[in-house]
Amino acid sequence: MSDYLTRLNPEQRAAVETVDGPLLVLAGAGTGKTRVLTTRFAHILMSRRAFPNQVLAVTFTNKAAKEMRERVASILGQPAEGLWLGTFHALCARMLRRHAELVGLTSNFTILDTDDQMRLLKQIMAAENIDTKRWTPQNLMGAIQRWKDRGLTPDRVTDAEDVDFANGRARGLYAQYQERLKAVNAADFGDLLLHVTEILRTRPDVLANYHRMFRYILVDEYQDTNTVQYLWLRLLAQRENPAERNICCVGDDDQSIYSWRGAEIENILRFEKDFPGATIVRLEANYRSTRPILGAAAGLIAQNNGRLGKTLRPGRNDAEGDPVSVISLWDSEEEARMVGERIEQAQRRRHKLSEIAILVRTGSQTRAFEERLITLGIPYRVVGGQKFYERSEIRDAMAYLRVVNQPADDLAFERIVNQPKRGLGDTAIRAMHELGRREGKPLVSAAWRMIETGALRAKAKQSLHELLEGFARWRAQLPAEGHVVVAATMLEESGYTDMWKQDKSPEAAGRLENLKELLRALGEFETLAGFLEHVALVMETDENAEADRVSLMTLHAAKGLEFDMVFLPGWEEGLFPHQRALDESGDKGLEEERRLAYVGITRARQKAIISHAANRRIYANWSSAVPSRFLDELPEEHVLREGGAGAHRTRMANQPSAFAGQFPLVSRKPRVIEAGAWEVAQRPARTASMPVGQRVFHQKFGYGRVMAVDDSKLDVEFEHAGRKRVIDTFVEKA
DNA sequence: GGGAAATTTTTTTTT
DNA sequence: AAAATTTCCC
Repeated sequence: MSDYLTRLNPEQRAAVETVDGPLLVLAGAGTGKTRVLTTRFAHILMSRRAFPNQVLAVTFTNKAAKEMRERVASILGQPAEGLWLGTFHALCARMLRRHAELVGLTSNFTILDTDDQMRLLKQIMAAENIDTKRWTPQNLMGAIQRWKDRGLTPDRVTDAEDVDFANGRARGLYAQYQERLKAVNAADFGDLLLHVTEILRTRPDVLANYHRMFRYILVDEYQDTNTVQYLWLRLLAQRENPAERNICCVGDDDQSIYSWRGAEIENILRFEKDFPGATIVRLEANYRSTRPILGAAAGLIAQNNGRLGKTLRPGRNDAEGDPVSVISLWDSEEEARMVGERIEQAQRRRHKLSEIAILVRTGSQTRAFEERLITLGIPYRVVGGQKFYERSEIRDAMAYLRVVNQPADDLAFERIVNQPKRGLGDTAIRAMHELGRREGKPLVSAAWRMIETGALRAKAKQSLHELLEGFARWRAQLPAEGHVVVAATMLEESGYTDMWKQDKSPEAAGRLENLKELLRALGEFETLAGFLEHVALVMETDENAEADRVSLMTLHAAKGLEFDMVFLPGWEEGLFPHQRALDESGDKGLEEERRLAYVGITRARQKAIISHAANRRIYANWSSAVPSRFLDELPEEHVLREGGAGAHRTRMANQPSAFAGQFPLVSRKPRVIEAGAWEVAQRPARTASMPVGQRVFHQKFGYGRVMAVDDSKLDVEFEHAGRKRVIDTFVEKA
């Protein structure tokens, strides 16, 4: 028997060996989901059921795609090339380049970044005289994205799916936006899927081609598919002969955390209806975490309704371990200190930093931990965050490259035409647009014409002329010099690097470094077009992943990863579960937040440390924070509640010490933050609103007077701490 | 048109 | 508190 099969448990083997017919694998966290997918992929190839290019394998993230590629290669013992393996978007981009003309594009179409999209929408809205104070471009962008997520081209948006925007004009604006995209030969992210799905459903010949080609389909993280992705998959999988519907979807309804991006948990729940006779395999043996971690996670997720129902059981018999720690702290700074100390402790015990992660709910939380880790000299890496290719200097440089690659890329040209300053402001650019539209030519042509017509001031005219000649020259140099040399020359000659060299701001040096890094990255690609495609779809650089560093990232970014020791800070009402999730999606939102908590806990192999702070700084002000309801939902037998430094802080509260000078701590009713405190702490019961003018007392700020009331939030002028915004349930009448 | 100054917003999660 | 955006003035 093949060696790679013997390393699987019976459930996993069933999932790998059931190659024919539809298969749904419900794989709990840490049950070897990736191993099953990759082994299955390899098994299909090794058993000669299909050639490598006859298997379609879809993932959600580039990280997952990369990992799958590597693991398949390692089982096969050779590089896995020519595979249709990638994210939905990457695969669709590849397909769309083959059939671009069917939706009115050419195969070298540009993939827009979000800046470009916004700029385009703003232009359209301005032309339509829409009040952008009341109806923001962001709102419209969101609506368009949601439509695209559901596979709705403008003509398919029905009244029922319309949104309240600018007196019902959203659909029309959407149609215009799509027209403009076509005119500049561009597709946004959503279009990649939307266009391909549209092609597949209107062109049976094209679809039949793909049916012939893809004999096996593998889908990772199926619970996160949105409607258009679902339609795309269904079109490709629903072959005429039901016996040939070889689609295998792997997912976990308990880890569905992307509904805000249009993911429909329904997709996984109705798999059996879409594919009658589907086999369902459950993977429930967890090989990752200790018994208390699994117990805590299970207790939490059990609070959700409408689950497909899986029970994780420890797959290892040595899975005993420490209980999950729940630590209560005074404020977010103390929380960061606690995490830092524990990491130092672990470091002293020779734990690898790369096996430690801090997982936060929102990106903004990373900062406090970064500062602490820097102070302590602990190396760390922030995963995700502000991405390299989203930095403005990188996007500018990319825009230069895009114009070289495709002169008709209006959006790129517009971005850099006055960057560095060339004396071309709003008026000039608007005139350029006007001219271009009238003649049906790209902006670059319009710019040439404007130089001839003399509609510009001398200075602007000259510098624009230089830029245009520059582009012609750089483009001509491309074949002989290569894209790296041309890119470097271009950034020099256009004055772009000079602009940053002369910039006195502290970030300027870093930006110049980033530009060098960009040139280095560019060198790793054979062609300029290849590089641009990569950046548009991958958006990240994979640098020094091997170094021994603590990982710092959002819970979303952590999905699919695992660490020995995981910190889960900020478990407070409003932050986690996040207020916006509750406000916008109610119970559904709460359940998704709970799944996110479940994802967080199950990332840990050995030790999970959950914490919450009683006070947290929001924007510039301190606010009180109630412990998250999720803390109550953790089963007591798997949890150790610790007071953290709260106890010692309380003892000092009688003497003005820790916060002396900042906030004189008036200890009228010292609140002990320690084990058990969350049981006493009230939820924000809707009773407390205070009248304006009421004198109040607050634990952290002392005495003050209510100046304004906004629902549950009060603006209070404190006697010592100044004006703060606090939640009404955290002050009492004085 | 460009820069400085004043004002407003920011913090949900991402391919 | 910092960043982004708008307004103001030359």
